[in-house]
Amino acid sequence: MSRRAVTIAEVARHAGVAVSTVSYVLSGKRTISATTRQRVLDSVRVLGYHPNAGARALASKRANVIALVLPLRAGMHLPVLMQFATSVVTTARQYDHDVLLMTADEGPDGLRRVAASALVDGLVLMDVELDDQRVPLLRELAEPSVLIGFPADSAGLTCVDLDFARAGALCVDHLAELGHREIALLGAPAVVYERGTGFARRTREGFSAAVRAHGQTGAALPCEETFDEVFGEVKALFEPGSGMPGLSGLIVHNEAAVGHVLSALRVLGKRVPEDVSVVAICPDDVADRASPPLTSVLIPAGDVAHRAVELLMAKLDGREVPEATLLEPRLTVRESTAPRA
Amino acid sequence: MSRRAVTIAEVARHAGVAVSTVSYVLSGKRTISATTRQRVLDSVRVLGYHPNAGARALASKRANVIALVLPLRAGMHLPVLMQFATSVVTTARQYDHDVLLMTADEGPDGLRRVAASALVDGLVLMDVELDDQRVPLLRELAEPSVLIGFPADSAGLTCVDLDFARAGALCVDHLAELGHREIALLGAPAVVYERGTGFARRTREGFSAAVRAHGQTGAALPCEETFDEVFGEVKALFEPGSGMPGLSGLIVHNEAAVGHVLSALRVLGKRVPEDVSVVAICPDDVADRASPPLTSVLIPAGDVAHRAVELLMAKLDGREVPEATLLEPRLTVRESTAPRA
DNA sequence: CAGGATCGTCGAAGCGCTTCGACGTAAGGA
DNA sequence: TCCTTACGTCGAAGCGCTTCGACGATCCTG
Repeated sequence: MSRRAVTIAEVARHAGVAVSTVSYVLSGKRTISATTRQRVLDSVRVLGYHPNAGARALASKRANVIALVLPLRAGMHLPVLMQFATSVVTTARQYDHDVLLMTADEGPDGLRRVAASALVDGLVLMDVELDDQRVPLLRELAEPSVLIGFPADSAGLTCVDLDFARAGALCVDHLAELGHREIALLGAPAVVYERGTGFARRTREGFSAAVRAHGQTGAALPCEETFDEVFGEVKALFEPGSGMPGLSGLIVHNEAAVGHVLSALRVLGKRVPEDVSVVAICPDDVADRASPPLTSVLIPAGDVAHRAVELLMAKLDGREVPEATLLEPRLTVRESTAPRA
Repeated sequence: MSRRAVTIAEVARHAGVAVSTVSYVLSGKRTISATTRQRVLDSVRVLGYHPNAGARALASKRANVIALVLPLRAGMHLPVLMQFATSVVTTARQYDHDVLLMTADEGPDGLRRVAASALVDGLVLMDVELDDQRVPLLRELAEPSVLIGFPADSAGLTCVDLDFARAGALCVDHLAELGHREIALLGAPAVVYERGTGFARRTREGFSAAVRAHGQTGAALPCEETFDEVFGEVKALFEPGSGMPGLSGLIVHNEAAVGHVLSALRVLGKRVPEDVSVVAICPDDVADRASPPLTSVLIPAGDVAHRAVELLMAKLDGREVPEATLLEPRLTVRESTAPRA
């Protein structure tokens, strides 16, 4: 229970060298002869030495920890968040950093606290909103940060995200190639648009622009997440008088609703893809698990997270990084889309 | 950008007291006169002082950070994990601690690393498996830990979990009261049982025991997570010759499958709850969102996490804690269950 | 073969905080 | 009134590490 931790002094004594020599072996910041290095390394292993994180942070002014700030409200779907978080941790570990988990409900004060106390060297913030109150703080903070998503004014910040406008357009392009003339986008719940969440709007804009470019007819609608609401909405779309008598393509950008949409179509007797082609913007596993497996544009949570951490590490090293990074979406064709009958 | 951080020495100078006095004001470990205290507190506020975490950890031998270790494979469903993680963070903050996020893929070495380096004071591990390889390490670690879930041998450890056996039994009791005589449990995918994941097995055991106690007929089956597999399985259950000609109650302990099960029943023309009563073991939001809203036993991820952190804090304070904590499940009646026709 | 570079190592000075013992000073007991 | 006790505060000694400057020893270069 109470074994005292091994210190660098004990390693030095065991190896017959100075404390500073051990430090230099471990950090590689000065050249050390191969024989000495080996002796030190052996002592480290034999004694089971682990440098004390606090002492290291104090002396070096680097904690080797980054903060990951989760959104308070789940604008993004929970599983994506999770995938995101694990990817941040994994990537950070590759750079020999650990991850401190924070929730957004501590607000700006929480960020200031961890930054000012030197608990963390930098920050990754997820799911930033358009008029995020933490953004001004980030600008004045000494510690570098990377945002997932784009606030209204992203000048001077480093932001990463999937290119949702392209994602929306990609879906439209795919349906256009298959000959669909009237298509609809079922997006996030209405409240998400009202909140000004960037990704939802950008998808819709990409959708609208592409529809116009192809000369199609298109409607972009919010989409709630209970079966009954989804059913009602889908039913209305196909009703005569909906304004889209020839509707044959559906784009669903709402993970929680995608299952409900398929259920609704089944109940309405619409076959996928014979009667209606469906494209989803969602993680691959959701698309794979659906029936039929959905043609989809992947939300590459892992890649976004990976890139975000890489950018943060670059900033920590004092390197210059681009302000905006948009990840190219990729469309995977599965069994839910087909040429228009 | 490069404002140096305020140190305790500057606060002391500003307030006209010794460094140690500031420290005692902040920690409350010695009595300080009200006037001095106020003067120091004012200086702290004026200067915007935040104690350096590394220095504090080094001097006090307490990092005020706990580790949260996520499972590598998502045995538990992702949204629950997420809910869990946020609850751990929130609770830890109430005790003035932060949370270091780790994934299980670093394995035992990762735990040893953060513990030996004094990065964290204690550990919370999620989704522990029956023969978890990290368990022996935890026993010999100086740092206290709390596990979510039970390994095969939990002696000497502190474990918390929902009482899944009771949860399974509760579902059966409810169906029994409604007069259902033949019922089935659709559980986790087969691979989860093979892996020896505790919660899946314990639910099944609770189910079986209760079925026996009520003199019902019951079948416990694994359940995959794609629509087609679920559909096949549900269809088979209702087929003549399945051995359950009077099947009228279904218990679903699989968040990913619960939507598919309802879809399947719709397609098979089975009405819920008129023809079949369905009880789910899942978070409330999933049950609420289903159509019809599902009678369910809640997985109180937040409560479990909260309790886990409380136990860890108690151990950090040197208090004794019970080895096993089982949280009582709660069944909420919604619209998916009804008396047998 | 002398002079300057270069290499490998050491010693010591912090980093910012907590905590221990000590030292007045004011309050309580005899 | 004198001695004890408690209270409030201070100074200094670390905590374990990194990093700077220094110093022999070895290596070239002319």
